[in-house]
Amino acid sequence: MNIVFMGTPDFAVPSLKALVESEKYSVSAVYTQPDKPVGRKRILTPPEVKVCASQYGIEVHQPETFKDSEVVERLRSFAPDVIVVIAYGKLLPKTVLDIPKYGCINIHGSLLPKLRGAAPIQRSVIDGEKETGVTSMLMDVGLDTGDMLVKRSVKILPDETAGELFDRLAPLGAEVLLETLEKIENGTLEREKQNDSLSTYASMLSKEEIMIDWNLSAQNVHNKVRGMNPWPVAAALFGGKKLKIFKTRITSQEGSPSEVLSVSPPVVACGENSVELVEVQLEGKKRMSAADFFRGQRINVGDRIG
RNA sequence: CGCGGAGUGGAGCAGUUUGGUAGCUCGUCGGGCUCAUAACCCGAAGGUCGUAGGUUCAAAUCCUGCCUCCGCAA
Repeated sequence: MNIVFMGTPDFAVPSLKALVESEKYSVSAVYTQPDKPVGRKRILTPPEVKVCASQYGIEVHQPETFKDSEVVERLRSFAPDVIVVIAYGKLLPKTVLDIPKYGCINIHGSLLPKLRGAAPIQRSVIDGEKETGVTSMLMDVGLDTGDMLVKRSVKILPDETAGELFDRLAPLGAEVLLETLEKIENGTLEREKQNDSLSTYASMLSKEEIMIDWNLSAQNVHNKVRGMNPWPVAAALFGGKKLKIFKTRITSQEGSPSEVLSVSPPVVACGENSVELVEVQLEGKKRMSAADFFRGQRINVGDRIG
């Protein structure tokens, strides 16, 4: 089966590898986002998928848009049986969706129709979900609205970060992909329509929502910290500077929200219960254990964070 | 040349403005107290202050170059 692969970040890499290393499929081209300047020095950096594809010697294309007919014609020239799309980062127009014989298959990191959109994995953690998963679907012109094909669920652990969940879902995505393709070949694929009335939307995370509201319950604060790790990282204000909070633990002490209840271990009160700060980083400083941070900053019980 | 912060015993920091004895909270090691302890008391080890030059009687501190780490912005 002739496949064109579209994807961008590391979430898509296990799936690409699975396809390339399988005897049954040939990946004739990989589409990914253009290289982008990253970091303080604005170094032009290729997406993870490009790096992976290059290692396998697969042809890589990085079009800005599919509105250009030349781009579409080149894609058509690969004559794909199926286009596999995983965290590509662009919506595909109908002219593209219609190219492959079996359509475009998308692997999405949630149990659809819940959490459609850009950041399903992070949102599942932030929302405090106990369970999430991976769903494959036959793409249509909407945003993650296509018919569902194969679905696999996993439990979200109480202290798991979005990054850790990513690492578990990425390989699962590869499994779901292979199972979906196999069913296409066998003709045993079943399509299930999404119930739109049950759908929710997982909007992209932004740095504008990283500040912690200590009036929320400790559980909600903890969920936010987990869901925003490793990016963009939840934060609070300390001495006018931003204090990133990477890791917390829920504790049962009570107090006025944002008040420091204990220095060793470092505990901050929330609207309900409190959280122990485990790992933090102040602007311009290194990432360190919260205990070290409290020591160096001479923080005392009764002080306020954020 | 996008903006900014920081490099000081093992960890996190103060000291730099106004050059002149290496400081704080911990950790480590030894001893004590205790039924016991991450608690408490006593004592000790451990630092060429990122690096290379310069100014000076004297530099962690002032000046210059370089290296490294980090926040923002993209």
